[in-house]
Amino acid sequence: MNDAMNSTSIKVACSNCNLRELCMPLGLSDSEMAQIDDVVATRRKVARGTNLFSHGDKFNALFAIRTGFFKTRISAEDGRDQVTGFQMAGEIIGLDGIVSDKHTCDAVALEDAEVCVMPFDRIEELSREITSLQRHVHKIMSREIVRENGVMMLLGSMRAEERLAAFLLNLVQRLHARGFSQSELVLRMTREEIGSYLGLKLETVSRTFSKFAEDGMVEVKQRHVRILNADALRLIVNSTSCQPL
Amino acid sequence: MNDAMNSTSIKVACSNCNLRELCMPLGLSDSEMAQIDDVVATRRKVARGTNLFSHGDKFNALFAIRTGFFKTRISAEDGRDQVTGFQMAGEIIGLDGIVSDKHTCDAVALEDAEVCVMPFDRIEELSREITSLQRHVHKIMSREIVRENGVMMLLGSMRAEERLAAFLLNLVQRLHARGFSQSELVLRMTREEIGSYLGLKLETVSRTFSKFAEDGMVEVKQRHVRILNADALRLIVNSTSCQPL
DNA sequence: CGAAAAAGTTGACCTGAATCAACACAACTG
DNA sequence: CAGTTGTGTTGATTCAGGTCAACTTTTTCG
Repeated sequence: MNDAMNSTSIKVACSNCNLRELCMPLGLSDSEMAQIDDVVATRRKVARGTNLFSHGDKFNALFAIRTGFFKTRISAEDGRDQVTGFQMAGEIIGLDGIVSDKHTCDAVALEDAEVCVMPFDRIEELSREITSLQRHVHKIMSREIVRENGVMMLLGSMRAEERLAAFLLNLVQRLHARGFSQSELVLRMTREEIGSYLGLKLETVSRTFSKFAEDGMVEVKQRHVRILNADALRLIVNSTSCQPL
Repeated sequence: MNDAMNSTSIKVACSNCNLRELCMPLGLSDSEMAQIDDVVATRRKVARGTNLFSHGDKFNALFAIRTGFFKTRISAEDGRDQVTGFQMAGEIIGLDGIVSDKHTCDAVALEDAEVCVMPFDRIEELSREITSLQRHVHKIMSREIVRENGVMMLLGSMRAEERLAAFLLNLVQRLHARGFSQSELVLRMTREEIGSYLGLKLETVSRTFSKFAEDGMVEVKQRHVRILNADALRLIVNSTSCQPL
């Protein structure tokens, strides 16, 4: 058996990929589609626990996640690190590398994964010709900026319960957009990783899960989470505590 | 006298702007430069305390700051808001609007300011022709993503002193790149705005300034700050507390 | 399969920053 | 220029979340 999970390269096409509407612009002509198939030249498998790219690596390509689940993280000199996001099928990672031609974070597979490798100069080349692709690339980057704005809000001005509620709602929402349940999810990350993302300690994450379960809002069995009362979670997120009358 | 500070439009050119190397790519030919002059069609004055754009506004253009100082902030439904950044001359704002064609944050002038208005479809058009401009736009967006990653680290895993030290060092570094002093700066924002950005309350910001002053690292007179020991601040940021031996 | 390691939970206690409150000072304004 | 408002400082107290510790459950791997 072949257990070399890394760097396996397979020639593939976007045109018949069921994630196309997540990665790529809509309404392309056949010839444009063919050109784009050409950009997404290869796929690459990434074994659980290994890095798709690491801090300091030369930036060459963006990656579209086909299957699997990633975290991105940055590390300070003193060893502390911060999870900056969790990414799932159809999402694009690697944008951090463009500015300085080197990646500034690590992308770690939280389960065996497969990504489409999109060499960035090919993307730039093609987006000079296909207007909708150009616009699409800009939107993907802008979306990431807006997402991070939201995380800043979360980290800067929410309390532990609000953070975890927002996190859960965001996860199911994204999973639901991919055809999964609106109310049930399997966490692919540890309590510690959730905590790092949310600016909390793992004990606090665990305790907050327990509190939500006690209050009947969720059912938590290890990494299996069932959301029993999404409205209650939403209420926690955007109207915690005392509003005037 | 004319005190209508908003929407004043003046025809101008990048080609003889002293901030060019901050906003624009280097090494353009004369004809490319002329085309870019054409993109940056107008300038707009923004009076202190007013918004360059607001949450919900239609997105049309990016703005290059010529003079003045801005903050960007997002607001939750319940009124809480979060400062997501402070921007100074040579920096570009408005990137948040690309993804959904509407701005998702407010950009507020903290002092009378002037910006160059760069209609985004003109930018896209021209960056299909001028490769270095295309690359430049991508870098600006990537740089913003990386900056926000840093803020996430700050908010997610640093203590109050580390946050304020990092903030001060970042500010002087950017000011220094613009020809100002390496050690002296005037804060254009209130303690509350600093606190919002750093995920702290204004009292904590004030106390931490006082502590830094007591320790002889800075001299603080209102909004005038003089950095007396930058190394000490750096030490606080990236090796706070106990490292082994 | 069974031992060891990793992940998760829960309790007791502590602490850094928030909160509440009083006051000082600067900057506008009529 | 006196009064008001916005901004900043400092002290006393509280509390959310961190820390430390004990323990359970699950996963990994020889």
